[in-house]
Amino acid sequence: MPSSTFLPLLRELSGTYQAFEVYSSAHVRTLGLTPAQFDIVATLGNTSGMTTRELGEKTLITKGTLTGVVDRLVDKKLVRRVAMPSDGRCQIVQLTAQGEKLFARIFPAHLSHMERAFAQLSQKELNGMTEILRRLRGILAAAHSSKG
Amino acid sequence: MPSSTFLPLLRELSGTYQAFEVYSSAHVRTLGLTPAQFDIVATLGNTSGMTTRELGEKTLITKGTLTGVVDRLVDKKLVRRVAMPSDGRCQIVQLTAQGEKLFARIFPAHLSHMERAFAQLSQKELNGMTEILRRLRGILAAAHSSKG
DNA sequence: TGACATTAGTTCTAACTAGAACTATTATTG
DNA sequence: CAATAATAGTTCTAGTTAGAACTAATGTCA
Repeated sequence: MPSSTFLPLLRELSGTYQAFEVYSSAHVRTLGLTPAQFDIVATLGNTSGMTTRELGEKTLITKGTLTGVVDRLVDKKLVRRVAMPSDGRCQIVQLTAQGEKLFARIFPAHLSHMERAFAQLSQKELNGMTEILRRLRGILAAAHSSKG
Repeated sequence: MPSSTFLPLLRELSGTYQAFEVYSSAHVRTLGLTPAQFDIVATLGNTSGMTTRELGEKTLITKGTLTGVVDRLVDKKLVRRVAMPSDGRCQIVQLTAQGEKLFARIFPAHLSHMERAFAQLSQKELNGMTEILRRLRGILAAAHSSKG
């Protein structure tokens, strides 16, 4: 018999993430972007741009996916790719003026949308939850890198 | 200025779920199924089947997606659709004999793979984490249904 | 019973997704 | 310096994803 029952934890993790996605992405779509596109714009906001690799690390989007998402943002003229002189393999992705304008408009709006959900939680509670998740994440990442 | 900073919590929630997905799905793929397909097989295991609607509720897969996932499992002869006499709209999805055999083989294997990650956590800790997530989930679900 | 609403599932579309194979460039090292 | 390895991105493929529009069947209610 199992020494522990972790299935409820996994179910709850999936369910919680799903609830976040549903709440967040429904709003993001009303702003005219897909969740992945919003993620990119939000990550590039208030920066001078970053490589595709960095962008992938921050947004947790894998590079194969990222090419397509950035392509669509380029089509929308929200983002631009700039070659890096010092390293011919890299490209800097950065917001265009239009992208910055969009960021300035929708990022605060989305933040305040999300904030409504957390109104009832104190900063202390938020910090506690964050710590718990960080620990769980560490456990899963360690298990993966140890080649389970 | 914001009354609370919940962004780290959301980042950690995404990161933790992502770490779970990476660890879990890498193993699931070695068993010959996609994560979504495994989810369906695992949910149907040890049951006499259920409607597509129930299956969607349990796996958190929306109905439009579910049609395709079940289609592929039918192609693989792991699952079967049975009409429901009492309600012409419903269909029961259930494992075939081959599906049950697969379930019996891979479900315990995946469970033990996942268990490795949680070896260092006591049941009490697992329960605590589960409770935190349940609370967070409730908050997000409430925010969504109150039409944020 | 007939109009209307609800529900279960499918279909369609646009997009995301991971992973693997590939190209081009840079780093390493014998 | 040349062979080799590593890295950044793209491309390709099969699959998942949500949402909206659709069909068919059931429920509701006047």
